[in-house]
This record gives sequence, C-alpha cells and structure tokens, in this order.
Amino acid sequence: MLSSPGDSASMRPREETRFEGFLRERKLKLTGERMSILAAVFQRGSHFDAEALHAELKASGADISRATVYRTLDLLVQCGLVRKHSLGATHANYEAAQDEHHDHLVCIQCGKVLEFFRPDLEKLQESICNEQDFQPFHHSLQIFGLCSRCKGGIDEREIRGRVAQLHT
Amino acid sequence: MLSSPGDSASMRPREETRFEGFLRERKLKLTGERMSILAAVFQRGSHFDAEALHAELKASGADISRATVYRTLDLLVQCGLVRKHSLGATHANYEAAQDEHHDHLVCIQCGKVLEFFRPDLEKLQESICNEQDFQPFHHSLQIFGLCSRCKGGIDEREIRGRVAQLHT
DNA sequence: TAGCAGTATGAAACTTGATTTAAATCACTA
DNA sequence: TAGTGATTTAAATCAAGTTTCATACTGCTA
Repeated sequence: MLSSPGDSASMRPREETRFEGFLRERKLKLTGERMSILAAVFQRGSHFDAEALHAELKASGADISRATVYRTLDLLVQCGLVRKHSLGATHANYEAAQDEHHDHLVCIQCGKVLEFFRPDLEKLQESICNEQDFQPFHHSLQIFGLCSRCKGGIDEREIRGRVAQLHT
Repeated sequence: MLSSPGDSASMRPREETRFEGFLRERKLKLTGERMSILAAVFQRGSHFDAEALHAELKASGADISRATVYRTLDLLVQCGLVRKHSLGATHANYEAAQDEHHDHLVCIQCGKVLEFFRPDLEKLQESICNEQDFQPFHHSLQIFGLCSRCKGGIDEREIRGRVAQLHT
C-alpha cells in the first residue's frame, strides 16, 4: 500500500491532528495517555478488543489503566477515528477507521475478519428505509461462515449450532 | 392474524412437538421448566431479553431459576425455535422464530424494532461470498436510525454519537 | 512562570449479563 | 419401580465494562 503524504516522518499523522481538534473543540485535555492509546490503535489497525489493547499497552511499558483505555476508546469512537463492532461476540471489537465504511465477513472457525464494500448495499438500505419511513444513520451487515482456508471437512451441524449462539 | 390449523385448542402447538423431537433426538429430558419457558417465549413473540423473560416467568408464578432460563434459551436457539440477535445492545435479544429469516431496523430513540425481508439481499450475500471464496451460514443486517414517529426535531449530532457507541 | 480551576487518571469497588458449581431432584429406561 | 444419568437450584464465579473518589495533571491567566 502506498503511504499518503501525511504519513511522512516529518509530519504528524493526520489522526493525531484530528483527535487534537476534537478534544480542543470540546474543551477536553490532550494527555499523554490519550495520545499513546491513539498511537497504539493506529499501529495495530486490524480488529481488536479493549482488553487486548490494554494488555498490549502494558506490555510495551505504558502504564495506563483499564478505565482510561475504555474511556479513551469511547472518545475515539465519538470522534469517528475508531469504529466499534460486535462481529458476533459478546464484547466490543474495535478498528481504526482508516478507510471508508465497510461491512464484514467473519470466519467462525479461525476468527478471520474480511472486509467488503458494496455500493448496491447502500442503495438497498435506502430502498428499505423508504418503504418503512425510517431515517437511517448507520447499518451493519455481518456474514458468518467459513473462509477459504477453513471450509471443507468441517461438521456443518456443529457449525450451525455455533452460528446460532452468536450475538448477531 | 389468522390462526394456523395447529393452534386449535385440541392440538399441541407445533413448537412443542418440534422441541420434544429435538430433545428426544439428543436424549435430553422433557421437563416442566423447559416447557414453561417455551410457552412463555411463544406467548411473548416479539423481541425480549433473558432477564425480562425470567422476571415474567417469576411474576406469573413459575419458579424457574435464571440459570435454567439461560440454558433453555440456548437449547431453543440450537433447535431453531428461537433466534438470538444483538440489535446494537451489549446483551442478547431473543425472538420466537415464528416466520422466516428477516433482518431488522432499530429505532435508537424509542427502541422499536421493525422487520424486513428482501430477496435481493440474499442474492447480494451470495455474490459477496463468491467474490471472497467464503461459505456463508448466516447473515445479519441491522439498520439503526429513527422510526417514523421519532424522526424530526432531534439533534442529529447526539444521535450520531449514540449510534457510534452501539455494538453493531 | 506561578497559581488556579477544572479535567483526567488510577485503583478498587461495583454492575450487569451470563456461566459454573455442587448437592438435591427428577425423567426416562429396563 | 428402581437405578442412573440428566436437570434444577442457589450461590459463587466470571468477564466486560463503568463508577467512585482521592490525587495528579493540563491549559489557562495574570
């Protein structure tokens, strides 16, 4: 992947600038903890949960409490820099909002998460909401199944049972 | 709504017969608790959570423990008689599987849940999964926004903040 | 650049949804 | 209808997330 202009070593990552703007706008404070968490989230990129992020921060020497991790993730979600998903789990999954909105395919065997974007889905949403006189703000389409590496040789009955128990 | 043939007073509801078959097949036992829970679920019909169901059972005199409610809901989900959703919440929502698969519109102001089914969505899922070499078992599309009664006169910024914090 | 007001943090307690335990009870088979 | 294994219950436990409150710090302002 090509790096965008804002990524060069001499410039601040654009997510920092954006988060700072967000904090200033709401008269919130720019603290070391908040910036460390933001950096960790964007270094990771892919899907993660709050506890794993906290463990990772701790392992890397940053002494930041669980409460602050949760509080800061909330702020980042408010700010639009981080997205919160369920992906079938009982706990929240997060991802850095580096690109545009997309939906997810979740492999229930290995946990892999694939992303996709389909403009026709956005059209479909519009049409459904028109029919029902509903004003949409957000949608989430999750498809649960087996990825290319996991499909084959797996007891379908067992898979169906597991899928039924997901929070979907 | 017309009542189906199986609903007449002299016949057992078809969900009872089905649950009994499921239990027998797996050499599980048909207990009074399980049957009470099944009946309560199908009397209710609409979306509910485990704690509310437990409270309702208790209120109606049935002395069934929380653990049994949770365990039986799991069985009913396995059996396909009950569906489990998240609907943006951190806890599970259930519904009696009286009709075919459908997806949901969730009003984030009043909590109302509308259902819809679109064959073109099923087609779309097929096409996405073909592209990604993914074997789908289940999908869930949730649209979050404001229903006809709630839209208008609401601060969009506040709504966006609330939506971002959902487990979607 | 010191002081201040108010926000942020951390540790620990708490909450909520859900699961597990152990002992008593019950459903089914023979 | 006795035996055995599944089921139930209350209570303990667990996991994710939130709240509390005393202390520390940020961002002004003078």
